[in-house]
Amino acid sequence: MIQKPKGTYDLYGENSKKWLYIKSLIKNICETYNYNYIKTPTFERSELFHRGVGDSTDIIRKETYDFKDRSNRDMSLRPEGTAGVVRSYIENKMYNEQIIKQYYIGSNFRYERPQSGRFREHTQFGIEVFGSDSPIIDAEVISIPVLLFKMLGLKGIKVKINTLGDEESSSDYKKALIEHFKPKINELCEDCINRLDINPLRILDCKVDSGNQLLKKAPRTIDYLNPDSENYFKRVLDYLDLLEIEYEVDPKLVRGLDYYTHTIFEIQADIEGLGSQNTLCGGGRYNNLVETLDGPETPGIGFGMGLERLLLALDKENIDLLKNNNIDAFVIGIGNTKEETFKITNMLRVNGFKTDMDYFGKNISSSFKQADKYNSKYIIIVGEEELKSDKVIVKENNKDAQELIKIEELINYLDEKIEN
RNA sequence: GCGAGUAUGGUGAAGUGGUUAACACGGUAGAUUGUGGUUCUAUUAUGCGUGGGUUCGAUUCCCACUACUCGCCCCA
Repeated sequence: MIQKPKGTYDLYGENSKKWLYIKSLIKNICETYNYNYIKTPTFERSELFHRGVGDSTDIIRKETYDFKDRSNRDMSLRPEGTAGVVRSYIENKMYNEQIIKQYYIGSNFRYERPQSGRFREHTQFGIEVFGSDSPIIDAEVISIPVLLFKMLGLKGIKVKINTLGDEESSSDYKKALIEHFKPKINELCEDCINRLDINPLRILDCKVDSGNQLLKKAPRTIDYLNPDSENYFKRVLDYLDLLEIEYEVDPKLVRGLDYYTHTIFEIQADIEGLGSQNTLCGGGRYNNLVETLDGPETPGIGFGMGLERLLLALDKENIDLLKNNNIDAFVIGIGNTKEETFKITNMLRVNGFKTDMDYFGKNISSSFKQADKYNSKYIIIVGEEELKSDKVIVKENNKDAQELIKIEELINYLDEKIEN
């Protein structure tokens, strides 16, 4: 038997209903904020990710799915969403508009060992905004996942925020970090020793050394901000206050992708059972990325959110997304009425009623069971006797009373009933 | 890349070196050939991840492989 590839999953049954529900909620929220849907290819030239995401990141160094196509071009399945959207922004010259606000939902691929809340193919909902360096946009971008989690009823959500400042600030900060760590680098783990040269920021994120005094005494980003960067960060926080979004400034927060500048943030769910996979959403500002990928100087900001992880969190919290999971009508035929049953079912469907029918000619008892399973609001019985006068029996589920309704009046009848 | 654990029907699982592999859920049929969700009855794995070994005999013991799960690293 052929099995699915490691780290992938099949979406079906109840889970696919939850999935579609979340997707439609995301769509509605994004439309409310006036964001436009964008879809970019699932694979791109490998170079895009090397230059965009950064050669020093773990994602690029050891987690991409790389392959050569039949013309021997280097391709990669996308490991994250931002680089492709930026490429599209530049290639389609969207910079002719002053501001572009977009959202996407799509698969990302990373070659990792799977575990709870982590897959080799996972889906991210993300948004990217180009063209504005207003701190209002930072607050708006953060407010979107916060609203989504709130609408889903997710508790224990924590927004963590930090800033890297502009290029000057973060380069000053990196120097300070190297100076701080270099003399005693041997006290740290092997990974951190490597990180010192590749990306010293990531040492702060190390969990092996998190108890080490060297880390606790490490310089803090916010102490190395130049006045402009400091002022910018303050305004972002002010706007978050204005929207009454709770947050926690975490000077040690850093991210695994190289392109970030200024604001970076993570949203974590403090939920038992999520373990270290508790980051539901991460993002930040990337004011140099468009230029890095050969576009005009353009500020940008965005986030990515793992839908599998979100679903897992909702599951752990016992949040039921399927409250309205039912159909309007189930049609049961009795006797030799298969054609009429199918026809009436079709009539209901064409008129917008969620309808199903018994396809097997089972006995009535079984058909009623089936109707219950689908949680049908109404049961329609098509019997030979009633058909003689062009009528069917309509029964509200769970009630004994039933009515004889003319087939031509059936739609109006159900319309009125279901409206109420 | 490193570490630990698990592998028995559609699902959750119990179990044993030796003729019929518990139990529960789900499925199907019937009691009820025109009215249900309760109940009752029957039925539902020639099979215990794959390959090899030990043995008179292996689902059970041993080895390898594979898959899955959970940690670490990293990330969504």
